[in-house]
Amino acid sequence: MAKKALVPLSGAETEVLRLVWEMDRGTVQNVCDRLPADRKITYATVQTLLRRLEKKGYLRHETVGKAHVFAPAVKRDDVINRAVGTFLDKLFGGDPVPLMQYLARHDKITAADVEELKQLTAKEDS
Amino acid sequence: MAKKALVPLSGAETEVLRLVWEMDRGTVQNVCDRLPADRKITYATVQTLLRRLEKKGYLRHETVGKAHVFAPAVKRDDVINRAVGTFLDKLFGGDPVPLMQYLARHDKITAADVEELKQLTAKEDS
DNA sequence: TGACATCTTGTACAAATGTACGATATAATA
DNA sequence: TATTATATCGTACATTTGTACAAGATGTCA
Repeated sequence: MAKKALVPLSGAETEVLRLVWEMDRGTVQNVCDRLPADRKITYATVQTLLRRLEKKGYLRHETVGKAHVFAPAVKRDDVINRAVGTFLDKLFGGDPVPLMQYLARHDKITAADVEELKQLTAKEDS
Repeated sequence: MAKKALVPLSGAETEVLRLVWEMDRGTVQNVCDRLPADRKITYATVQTLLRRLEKKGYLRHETVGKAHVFAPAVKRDDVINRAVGTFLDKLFGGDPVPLMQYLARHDKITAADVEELKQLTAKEDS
């Protein structure tokens, strides 16, 4: 059963999809409410993005009252997989190590974070 | 001197910029030669992308013979900074830790990689 | 039940993106 | 010095993306 190739996500779409994930499900209004304060975008725009996400197959909706409640239609992990993969390819030719190093070098992650990762990788590598 | 806000890079642009970095400098032809075999794109297209990268300020060129030799005009690290930042914002709300965990969990990085990172973060955190 | 608030639907539209052709200029070569 | 191979330049064009308005549908409350 080939996982049906996910159609590409645009930047704005990704933003909105993430907010839906955060809530697990939600209406246009719900998403608007969770937009970062500096993200000036109208209700109508959020709505369009949700519609497009649904058309692209990332979301599905059910109608509750008069509103649409959107929920994920594909596993978040699959989406992230694709997104990270694409990102790594374009910027680092697919090699994740430079990204890690970059994050470390720029204080994006702490020694504590790395310790945690160590546990993870140790488990997986066994 | 405020670092002049880098204009956004598109996906295809990022790809070829990375190839220029790889060679440090190069002509349209050079970039074409380094395209992955499965990346079917014409000389003309690569040329357009290089032109756009120059217009956006990421590259500059000098003419050697009849060809343009393109070279980076901004620090690679700055570009990566912006790119990673944007990526993290859109997909993870700015938090890098989930990305690291993802990479670890999906065998994108090994325990050895993490060990290396440990050195890096240890240095920076002191 | 009627007015009001709130949703969805249909549609729009400029800018960015991906991709590339044709014409012209120029270095190299026979 | 013609011819040829190789570049750039100007331009094009269908899609995708970001952003949003206006009109019509519908739930809610006085």
